[in-house]
Amino acid sequence: MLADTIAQIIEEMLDNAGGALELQRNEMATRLGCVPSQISYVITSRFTPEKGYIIESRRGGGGCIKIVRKQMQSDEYLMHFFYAIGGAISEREAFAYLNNLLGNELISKRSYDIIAAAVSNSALSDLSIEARDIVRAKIFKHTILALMK
Amino acid sequence: MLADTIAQIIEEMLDNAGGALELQRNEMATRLGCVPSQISYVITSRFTPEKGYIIESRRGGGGCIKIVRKQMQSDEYLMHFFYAIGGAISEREAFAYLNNLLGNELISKRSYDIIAAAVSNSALSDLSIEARDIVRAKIFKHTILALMK
DNA sequence: TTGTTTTTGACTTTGTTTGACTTTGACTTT
DNA sequence: AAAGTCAAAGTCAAACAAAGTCAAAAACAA
Repeated sequence: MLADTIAQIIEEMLDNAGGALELQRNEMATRLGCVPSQISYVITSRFTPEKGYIIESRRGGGGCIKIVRKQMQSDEYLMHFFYAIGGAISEREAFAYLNNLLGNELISKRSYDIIAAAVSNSALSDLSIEARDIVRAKIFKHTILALMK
Repeated sequence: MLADTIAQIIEEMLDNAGGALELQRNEMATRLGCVPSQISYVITSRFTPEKGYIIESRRGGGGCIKIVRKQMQSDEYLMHFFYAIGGAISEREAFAYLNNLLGNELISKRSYDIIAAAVSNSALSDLSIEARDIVRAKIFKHTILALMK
């Protein structure tokens, strides 16, 4: 399957590049003889933050897509939280997790304050209660991945 | 890419000049082998007030462009951002602000990473495009307040 | 079958480069 | 002083170069 092949190629490129690389979508697409959006598809379906990748990109002339692999060996505790969060989380639970992280000295007070602010009900007050917990979970997960950077 | 190269050259010139400099557009353009309006483009796209630069210029014979890197007191600066964010903000704008904060050493790379993760489109992908910018603004503001704690 | 994943391509948005034309200011000439 | 000249910088839009989005169609898995 094309998508898997491309994913594999990107993995190899990441290996050779030591875990971080910049690629040009159009260039790669012509090289592999596929349509450019196929590259986008592979990246959004296989190289997600959930799977430990960080993606950045730039459009326009000289644009590119940057892929960074986060290897998690020393971050198992954080990964544990990451998975524990699930698809939705209440403010109370989130704060409990945060306190745990702080208590175990896995994050600084400053990081704690920032994340607490970002996932607070107050910051998410424009959303309905149910939406809040879902968005909160996603934000929380993303910040935890950022901690592992 | 030309624009990035020129921006980098100007940054270096600013470093060497201690944060403020005057350059001649035409002179610089011929020196770098580009069209003069390219210099204008770089300045208007990269050295914006939002990113912490002040631009002045004089036309006519002996005219020039003056670029100044400005720095403020941290809380004042943070408050400035706080108000500048408004009720909605795009991911691109938010990252521009963050880069400014990082560039001026008002936040650490770690804080940067956390906030960037929290306000990224990726973290807010469950929301509609319009909702995203609104929620992002609120989260961003809350994290900025946390920074001032 | 039915639901999910993959493939494709048309269309959109963002960013860059270039050049023609305009405006402004300093200096020179009348 | 007024007018003219020339050397800047400013403006703007067209052409070009990416990446993003979305939905239809195809392929696949249960």
